[in-house]
Amino acid sequence: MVGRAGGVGGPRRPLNQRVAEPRVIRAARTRRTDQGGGRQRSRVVRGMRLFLNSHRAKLDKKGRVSFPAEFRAALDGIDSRTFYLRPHHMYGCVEGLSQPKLDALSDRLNQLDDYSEEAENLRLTLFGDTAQITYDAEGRFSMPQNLIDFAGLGESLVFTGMGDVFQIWEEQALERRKAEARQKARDNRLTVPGTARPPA
Amino acid sequence: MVGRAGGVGGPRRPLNQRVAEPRVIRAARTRRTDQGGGRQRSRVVRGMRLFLNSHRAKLDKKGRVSFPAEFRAALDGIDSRTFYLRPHHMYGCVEGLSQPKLDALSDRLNQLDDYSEEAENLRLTLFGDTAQITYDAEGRFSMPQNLIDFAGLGESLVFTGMGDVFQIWEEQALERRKAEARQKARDNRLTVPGTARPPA
DNA sequence: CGTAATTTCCCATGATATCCCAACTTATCC
DNA sequence: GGATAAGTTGGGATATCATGGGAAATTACG
Repeated sequence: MVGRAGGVGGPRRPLNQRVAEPRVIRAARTRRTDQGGGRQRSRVVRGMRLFLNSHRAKLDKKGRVSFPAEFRAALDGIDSRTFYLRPHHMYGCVEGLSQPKLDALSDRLNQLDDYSEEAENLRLTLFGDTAQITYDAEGRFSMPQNLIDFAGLGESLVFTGMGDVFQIWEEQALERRKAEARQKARDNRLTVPGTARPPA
Repeated sequence: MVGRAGGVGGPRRPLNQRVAEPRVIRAARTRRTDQGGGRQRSRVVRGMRLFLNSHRAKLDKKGRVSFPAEFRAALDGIDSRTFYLRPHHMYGCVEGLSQPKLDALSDRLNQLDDYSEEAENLRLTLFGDTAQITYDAEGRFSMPQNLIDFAGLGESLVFTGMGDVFQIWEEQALERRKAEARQKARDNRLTVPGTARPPA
C-alpha cells in the first residue's frame, strides 16, 4: 500500500481502491427495516448511501481536513453537509455519524427512563463529546483539537467507512486494528446475524 | 433559598409565584418512532436541536457566564432565549432544561396521582429549586449563587450536552464523571436498546 | 420616598472560526 | 495524448464569538 509519503508521489485514489464500479450501491437502498420481525438494530434512511472503503487525508496548519469526496456523496443523498464526530468509546479513534444515525440513537435513548443511571451514562457517552460538523464549499472541515489529541491524529489520517458510520484513525493505529479485526473474523468464521429474530 | 453570598436579599420573585402552566405535549412513550418518512424524535420538539459536546466557559466578576453559541443555536430552533437550571439530584452538577423539556416533565408528572408521596417528592425535587434563566443579547446570563455553591463552580466550568438537556460541571468533577460513564458504557459494550421491545 | 444594591442593557475589542478565492494535482473523457 | 472535470491544498478576508467595562434601569431596604 503506497501513498503520499512526505507529501510527494503516490496515487490519490482511496486506499485499496478497486477498479471503477458503479457508484450506486443498491443493497443499501433496497434494504427495508420493516422486513422480518423482532429487534431492529438500526435504520437505514432512504437516500443515504453507505460509507465505504478507506481514504487517506491530511490535517493542514489550520486544523482543516478534506472530507473524502465519496463520503460527501453519501451525505449528498440526504442533502446534508452535516455529520457528527465523537471519540470512540471502545477504540482509540474518532467515530463519525450522519444526522439520521444520530437521530436514531437519540430516539432510542429517549425511550429510556429519565434520570435512570443507564440513561445518564449512555447520554453522556454518546452526546457529551459529540461535535456537530459541517464541511465547507471546498469539502473541508475543522477537526476539533480534543479529537486530534484523543486519536493521536497527525498530519496523515485515514477515514474508514463502516457502513452507516465511519471512523477516523491515525494510520498506524488503523493497521493494527484491521489486523485484529481480520483475526477475530477468522476466529469467529465471520457470521453476520440476520435481521429477523425470534422474540427473546 | 438564600441570595447571593456576600449580598443581601433572596430571589426577586415571590417564593410561591407560579410559573407559566405547561403546554400540552404528547406523552413520549406512546409515540412510535417513525421508520418511514422524515426525522421525528420522541419527546423532542421539532426544531429543537440537540445539546451536544462540551464547552468550557468562565464565570466573571459579576457572576455572568457566556452561554455556548451552539446551545444558543439549539434554543434558536424554538425561538427561545429561556432555559431552566436546577441542582441535579443524582450528581454534583447543574442540570439545564429547555422549555419543551420542562413542559414534558411537567406533563408526565401531571399523570401522577395528586398529593401522592411519589408526586410530592418528584415535584419538589424537579421544580423546587429550578430557576428560569434568559440569556442576554451578548449570549450571557447570571448564574444563581446557590447553583455555583452546589456544583462547586469556580472560574472555569464546562457545559456538557446530553441530548435534550445539558449539564454544567466544575471541570475536574466532569472529567471524573465522564470516566465513570465511559467505563460503564464499556462494561455494557455501549448497547443502546432497540426500539421494538417485548412487553415488560 | 430616598438611597443603595443588583440586574440588565449597551458598547468596544481581541481571538477564533468560517467563508471566499485561486492554484495545483489527479482522474476521466474524447 | 490532450482537454476537461473533479478533488485537494494554501492563504487571506470576513463574520462570529467571547470577554471586559460602564451606564441605565430595576429592585430592595431603611
